[in-house]
Amino acid sequence: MSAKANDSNHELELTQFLTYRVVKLHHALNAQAVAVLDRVAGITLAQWRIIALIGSGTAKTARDIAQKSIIAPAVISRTTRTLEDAGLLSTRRPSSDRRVLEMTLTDEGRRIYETTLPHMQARQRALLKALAPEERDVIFEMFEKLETAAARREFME
Amino acid sequence: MSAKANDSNHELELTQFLTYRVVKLHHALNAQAVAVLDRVAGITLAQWRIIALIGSGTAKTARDIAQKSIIAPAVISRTTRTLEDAGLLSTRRPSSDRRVLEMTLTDEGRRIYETTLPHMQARQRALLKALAPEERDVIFEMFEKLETAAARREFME
DNA sequence: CATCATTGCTTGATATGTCAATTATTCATC
DNA sequence: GATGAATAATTGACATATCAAGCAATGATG
Repeated sequence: MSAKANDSNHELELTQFLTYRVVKLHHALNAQAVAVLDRVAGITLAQWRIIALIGSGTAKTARDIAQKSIIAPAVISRTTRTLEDAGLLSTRRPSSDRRVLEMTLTDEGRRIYETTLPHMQARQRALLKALAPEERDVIFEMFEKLETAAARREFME
Repeated sequence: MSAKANDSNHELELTQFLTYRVVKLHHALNAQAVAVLDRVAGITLAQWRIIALIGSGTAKTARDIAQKSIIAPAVISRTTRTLEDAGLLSTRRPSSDRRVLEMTLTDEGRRIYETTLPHMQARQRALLKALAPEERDVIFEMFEKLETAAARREFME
């Protein structure tokens, strides 16, 4: 009982904890995206993600969105409904497979996509510009490695 | 109207979007931490964060926790109550300033802290080990730069 | 072609996070 | 030492996310 757990304090130094830093970065990036989207288009981040995927042609159906993004099906379903109600998105069930929800942007939806995209791309460039060229070259690779490592569930052998 | 927005498709390639990758990494890290904590201690991530901050001596009060972490005051308040009800944490209002909520781990709380910490430290080491030494050297610096850049709100000049 | 499993999406219940308003206490100033 | 501002924590209302169950349509199997 004499040894205080504080001995391991340096290891617990929060600023050096990977997860903590990622959470903080995620928060900061989120807040930035939310602010930009609210200012330039009056939409939420979840709404933008769907508009961007459909607008760019990256996704055509709810299924595509679920597969190519990390948006949960429930969120897709509800956000899509909101976008439809707001007149930014129109949907249909193709006769080839009537389970599928096919989406296209309305004119208004496309207008929003096209005015918002440059802002979001400029933001992306600004973020990458904050890094040194060598850092830019490796950052996505690092993320990949960390994600793989995060899939492990055992560390004490 | 002839030019499809797909022209900018390569720029929109999701896997190259910083925010998207950070979100995905955050999710993966979260899921890992949740799984480990559930298995070794039966506690949630929010609970662990508070136990760790108090157990390590990094924080002594709710205020400390709010300042040194990114946990919102409301979450601190409610999680603290839960931990108290579970008998892992005890609180008191110091006579020097009776607004402040001072916390200490109970014996049971400390036991959980001490059995959980090695697992979380091993996890942290395993994560860092997934990176090359040069990468480890720069990753926190990169996070710092990106966070600073994420504080900006204007990009189109 | 009947049956069962699978797929795509939706929904309700629950958990979690966020924001604003509120309370109690302390601090600062006159 | 009374008054108003600031601080620490709490609470309720609301938004958002997650999970499991459900439904409808399709596919696969005998």
